[in-house]
Amino acid sequence: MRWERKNYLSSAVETAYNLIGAVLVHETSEGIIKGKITECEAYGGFYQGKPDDGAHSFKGKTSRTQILFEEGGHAYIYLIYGMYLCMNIVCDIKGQPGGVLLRALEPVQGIDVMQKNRPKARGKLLTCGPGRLSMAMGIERSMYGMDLVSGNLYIESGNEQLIQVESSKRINIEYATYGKHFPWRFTLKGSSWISK
DNA sequence: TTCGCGATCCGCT
DNA sequence: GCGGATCGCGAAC
Repeated sequence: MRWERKNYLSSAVETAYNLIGAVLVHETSEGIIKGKITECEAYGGFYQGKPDDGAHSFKGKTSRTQILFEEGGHAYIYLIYGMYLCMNIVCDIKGQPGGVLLRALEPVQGIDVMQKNRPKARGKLLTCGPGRLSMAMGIERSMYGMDLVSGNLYIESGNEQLIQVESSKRINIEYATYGKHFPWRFTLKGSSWISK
């Protein structure tokens, strides 16, 4: 079942939790690529009264982050370290910025296409890590703002009911005074398809 | 207009 | 384990 708009309108934390075990789908000209989400991180909002100063939306709306302030169910894609793309799911209602960074996937379908997108990568290195999964899934900068409810990139339900989710601190946000302590990284218990 | 740096990855040691 | 690659964003000049 493909996710509808209402599935994306919860808070970033709730949506991130729900995304574990769900499947990211990209229908490309090379074929359909699917990966089960095994690791992601929530950004935006508050935790125990402290604002998330690790979120791109923290300093307000800018040309890059404007999509985070729109209704949930869009793609927030940005360039990191000058050469890699990070794929995020925009969530929450309009005016309430929230995003979920996808950090790792377990390949489900179209592994040959993923392999073609990442010729030198084997095993976990194919899809574990935000930059790696973006490359494997064929994510491009031009897909910024794409509507996941109607486009060829979307989320579909997996076996979320049968799994257990674990939480931990987010990766590489040491600069965030409050945010570095938030337990907003979610992982699929027992999975080996994790970036670290 | 300039400048510092990032929600990273990869190859070499 | 470490450092280089590489460039758009956003704040400051």
